[in-house]
Amino acid sequence: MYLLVSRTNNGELLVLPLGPEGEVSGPALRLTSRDFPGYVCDQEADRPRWVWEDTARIYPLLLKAGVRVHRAHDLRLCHTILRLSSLTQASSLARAEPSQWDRAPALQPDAAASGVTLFDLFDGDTGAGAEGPAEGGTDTAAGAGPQAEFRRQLDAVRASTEPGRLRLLLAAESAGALIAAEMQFAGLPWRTDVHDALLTRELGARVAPGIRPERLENLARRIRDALGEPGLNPDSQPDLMRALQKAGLRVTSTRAWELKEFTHPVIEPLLEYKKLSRLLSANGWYWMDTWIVNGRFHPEYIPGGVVTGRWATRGGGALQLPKQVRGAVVADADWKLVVADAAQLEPRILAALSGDTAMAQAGRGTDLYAGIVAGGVVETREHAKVAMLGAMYGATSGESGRLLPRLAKAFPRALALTETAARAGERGESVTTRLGRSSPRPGERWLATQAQAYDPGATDADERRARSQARDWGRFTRNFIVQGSAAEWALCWMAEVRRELRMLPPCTPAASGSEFDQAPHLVFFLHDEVMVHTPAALAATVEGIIRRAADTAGRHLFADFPVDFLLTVATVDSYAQAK
DNA sequence: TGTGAACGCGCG
DNA sequence: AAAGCGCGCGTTCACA
Repeated sequence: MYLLVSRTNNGELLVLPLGPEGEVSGPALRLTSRDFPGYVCDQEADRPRWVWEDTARIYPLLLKAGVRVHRAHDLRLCHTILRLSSLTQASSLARAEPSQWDRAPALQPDAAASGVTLFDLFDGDTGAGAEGPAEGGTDTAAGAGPQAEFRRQLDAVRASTEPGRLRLLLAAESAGALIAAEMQFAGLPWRTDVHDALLTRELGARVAPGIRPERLENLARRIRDALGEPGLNPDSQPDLMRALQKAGLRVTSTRAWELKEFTHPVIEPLLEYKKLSRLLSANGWYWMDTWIVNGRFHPEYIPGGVVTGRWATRGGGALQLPKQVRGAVVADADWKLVVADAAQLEPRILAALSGDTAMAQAGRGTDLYAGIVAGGVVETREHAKVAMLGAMYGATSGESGRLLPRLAKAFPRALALTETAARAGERGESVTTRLGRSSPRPGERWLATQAQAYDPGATDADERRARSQARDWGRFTRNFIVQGSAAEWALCWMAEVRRELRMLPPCTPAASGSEFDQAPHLVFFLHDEVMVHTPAALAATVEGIIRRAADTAGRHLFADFPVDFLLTVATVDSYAQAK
């Protein structure tokens, strides 16, 4: 059922079989790291759920040895969810003093550095079959070891008001951790020759670091000429700002969108310069040399890295790959990229969360924004979009603010949900996603500022500051509930895609090479978008899997509520060809 | 010489 | 066209 894995200080691995309630159900096993992958591979026949402290630290070992697992439970990620969830506030896990499980993980998934000890594994356990020290130790009587923690987590879920949702959330979060490790391992196919050609075309020939490529240098000269400032460094914002002012341009910043408002000979070359210098510094040759290894981009994904449950990444800016360079993401010969994105995901999530059947109806089988226009709510798709974003982000002014009342009239339930979430945040309360992830409470400073506004001696400035800060937090909680629930949908979607892909019959009779060189697999994830690298012959099958997975995810979160989750799917050779 | 804030811009 | 959510990262510059 469950196999609990932890590491010893000397790099060995301990495996403890556990039953449905986390109780010990068999003898413990000690394995060298060399024997571990083979053991895991054997056990996979029974589809156990592997329970371990941190997927990012253990799973890469298995992947290197060519072993993948089906199911896992990531204790660290699940602890974070249960600790904050409003659905488990009465549990001992949530009420305990902060422990090692609340500390941030070390930066690197370093194998030897953070092993738990034999003692950690058995500490606090009184179940049959356990051997090892039974008392003493550095932590509380409740037990700090992974088995004790796992039992607390199971207890917290069982006793919660929504155990089904939480179980789904923890499984999806853990599956996400597996996928993150697998995607980092497999890498995104990247053609450095294509990338280099693209850079050369845009910037000029490659030059040594610290020197401007030809096209950039030409633009810098044109900027200096247009401003009459021969010595100007266009990379220095203060200098640029001063020079623009001197030329009579009353700018308040050097942001591109503000510069666009002005008419002056410097504007055109300056905007071009900004675009190209950004390309050079963010995704230029230096980036390419640093991050592309053997034709693959291997960013480190961080599941749960964003408070809302979205993923973050570390290194290489993987979630910010500009459209400019996506042409370098190219499938291998005889392979394809299947790129799918969930169309208008967040509005659809909002419709389902709030049970707003009218809004769900607007998106039935069609672009949701187009559906809103068709329903006569607003005149154009752009208006529909800007109004929806305003509702979910908390816009108060501008075009978005003006359109909001019409949206509220057409979709009262959806808008009421976002308003309720915003009011809760303004009061300093937390809000909770569909599956049970709760927003953090505001910090000490926030509370102090609010308290100050209620002080009899409070000034107008105190009150203004408190009100403004309260609204800020309200916009955060307003968005949290939608963004967080959308992240849950996306995790379920991706987990389902992974599961189905693994059920495909192998295309070659095992043995030679890695699974990732032979079978379709996920290579990229971007909040509401997934990419699968697949042998060309299987591309149509993969498309079907991705589409079915979206429906499955929708049912997992919202059961029978009639909301569509439409996808845009493209089978392409290059990422640039997708949408 | 190292550190961090401010700025700006890429993505959803 | 530029308000309103969540991020990561590169550059410059002030300050320790």
